[in-house]
Amino acid sequence: MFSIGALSQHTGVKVPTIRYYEQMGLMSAPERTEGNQRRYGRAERERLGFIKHARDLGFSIGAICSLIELNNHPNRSCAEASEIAASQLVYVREKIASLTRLERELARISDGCSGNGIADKCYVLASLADHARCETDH
Amino acid sequence: MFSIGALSQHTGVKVPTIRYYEQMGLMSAPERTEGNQRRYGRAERERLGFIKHARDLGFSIGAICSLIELNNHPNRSCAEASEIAASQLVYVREKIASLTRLERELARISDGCSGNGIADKCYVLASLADHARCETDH
DNA sequence: CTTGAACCTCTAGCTGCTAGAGACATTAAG
DNA sequence: CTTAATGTCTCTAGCAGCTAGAGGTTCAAG
Repeated sequence: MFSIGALSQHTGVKVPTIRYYEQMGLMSAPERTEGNQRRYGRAERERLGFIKHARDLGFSIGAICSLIELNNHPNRSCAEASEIAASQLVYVREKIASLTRLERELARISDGCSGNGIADKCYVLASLADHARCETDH
Repeated sequence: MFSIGALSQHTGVKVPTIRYYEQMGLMSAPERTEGNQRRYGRAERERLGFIKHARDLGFSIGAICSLIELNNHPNRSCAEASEIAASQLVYVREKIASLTRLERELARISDGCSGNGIADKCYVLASLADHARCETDH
C-alpha cells in the first residue's frame, strides 16, 4: 500500500496526472485512508505502468480506455487490440512522413539564409512569405 | 477590399481562425465598414499567407510573432530569423527521431500479434504492460 | 506533541483553434 | 423598396492532456 506520491515516483507519472487519469476513468478510484488520502496496491501500479507506456507510445486517452476494456474481455481482445495498435502505427507513420517533408523544406530555407544580413532581403522571411518557392506540398 | 469570408477563401484559413489571429496580435486590426464588418486589402492577404505558411511548417504562434516583428526591422532581421528557423528545424528533427523510435516499437508489437486470438495472452496488451520488452527508449 | 511535507478538492490556465448563441449587416431577387 | 438568405459581429464555452495555484487537511518523523 503506497501513497499517490510513492506511486508517482515508482511510475514516473506526476501526481496531478494520476488524479487526472482517475477522473478520466483510466484509473479506478482507489481505497482511501480514514483521512481521505488515496492508497494504491500492486495492481494499480501495474495499470498505471501500462497507461504510461501506452501514452509514451502516443496512444490517446480514448484508445487506452479501449485497450483497458479489452483487457477485461480476454476472449475477444486480441484482434481488436491489434487493430488499435495497427491504426496507431499508421498514424505515427503519417506523422513521420509529413514531418519529413517539413524538415526538407525547413532545411532548404535555413541553408539558403547565411544569417549574415548581407542579402537585401532575408531568405527565411521571403520563403515564408512565398509558398511558390516550396518544393513539396504541406 | 474584401470581407473576412473572401480572405478566408483566398488563403484557406478559416474565418474564426482569422479573428483568432487578430486577437493574438498576429494580424493587425483591419478597417471596418460602417456596419462594423472587417475589410481587408492586399497587404493583409499577404500577411495571412505568411502566417499560414509558417503554421503549416509547424512554427508556433509565438515564433511567428517574432518573425513578423523581425520583418519590421530589416537590418537585424536575417540573423535572428535564421536562428528561429534553425531551432524549428532542430525541433522537427527531434520529433522525427522520437517518432521513428516509436514506429519501430509499434511495428514490433503489431507484428508480434497475429490478431487471431490463439495466443493465450494478447501480445499487444502484454507488450504495453511490460516496458522491459521494449528494445528502444521512450 | 509539534512541525513540515505530502495530500485533499476545486478552479483556472496552457495551445491553437472550433462551435454555438443571439443579434446585426449586406446583397441579390422580386 | 421590401424581403429573404446569407454573411458577419461579439461573446462564451469546449476539445486534448495536462499543469499550476489557492486554501485547507492529514500523515509521519522526531
